[in-house]
Amino acid sequence: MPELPEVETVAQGLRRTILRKKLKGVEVFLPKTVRHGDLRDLVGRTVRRVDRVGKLMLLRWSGEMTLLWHLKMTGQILLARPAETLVKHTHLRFSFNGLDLRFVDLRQFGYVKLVPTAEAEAQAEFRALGPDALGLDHSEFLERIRGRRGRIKPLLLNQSFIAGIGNIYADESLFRAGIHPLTPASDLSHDQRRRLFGAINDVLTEALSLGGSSISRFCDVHGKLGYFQTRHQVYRRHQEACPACGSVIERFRLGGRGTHFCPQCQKV
DNA sequence: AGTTCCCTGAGG
DNA sequence: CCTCAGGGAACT
Repeated sequence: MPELPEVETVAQGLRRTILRKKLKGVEVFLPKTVRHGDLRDLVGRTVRRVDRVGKLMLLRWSGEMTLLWHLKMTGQILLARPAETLVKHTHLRFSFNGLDLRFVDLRQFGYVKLVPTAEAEAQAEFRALGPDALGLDHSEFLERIRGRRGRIKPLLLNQSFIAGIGNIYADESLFRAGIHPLTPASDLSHDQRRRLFGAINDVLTEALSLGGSSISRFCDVHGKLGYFQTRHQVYRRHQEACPACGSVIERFRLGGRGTHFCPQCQKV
């Protein structure tokens, strides 16, 4: 978290507000947040485009510079009036005319990298990404899952398989598809693969339309909360009744992640 | 394939 | 005090 719908929500907010604006100044309060490049090189440039691949955001600046931006767990990109006091955990401040863009990240896992646009796709975090989960082609999904040996949930979380799915949407998609998280990918029937593809698409699309899931303080660039957490059917609903069959939702750890499922609706 | 690490705050 | 939250890299 933020996962694909949340990052896209932020990207949409940025597209509506900072395109064509010229950067007047930058302040770095937590230097380790800048993993590569010198943000002062951006002063005087304008934001030309905001792209997103998986959970990675890309700000394209004039002069062919790209800012790779990963929010990781608790990163927030917030617009603010310049006079507003800096909230705790503000690590970066981009100053535009009459408008600030601020990076706030409680756990300090998020980061930016500034590189020439020509080198952006050669960066490790970009190279390691599979096709974006939103708008993924059905035949490409089937092709990519063919021959995979591991269990299905860790595979969904693997960004080089498909980019953008995190813990919430993995659990929600598997529930909707009626698939147990431990099922070996190679054991999935054709029908299960088809249902899983549909479930991923539906979950991500619905989540995006509701502004994402506001878990761990996620909000858009205006500080507005998303609503999809109210639609979660299994994620963090362990010991509650399954919305489909009434069984008790269970939770266990898988690959270090909390994993939620209905033992009745999702059999191995 | 599983574990550790980064990091802070919430909750017990 | 302790455990837990988890994206993703690094490690075993």
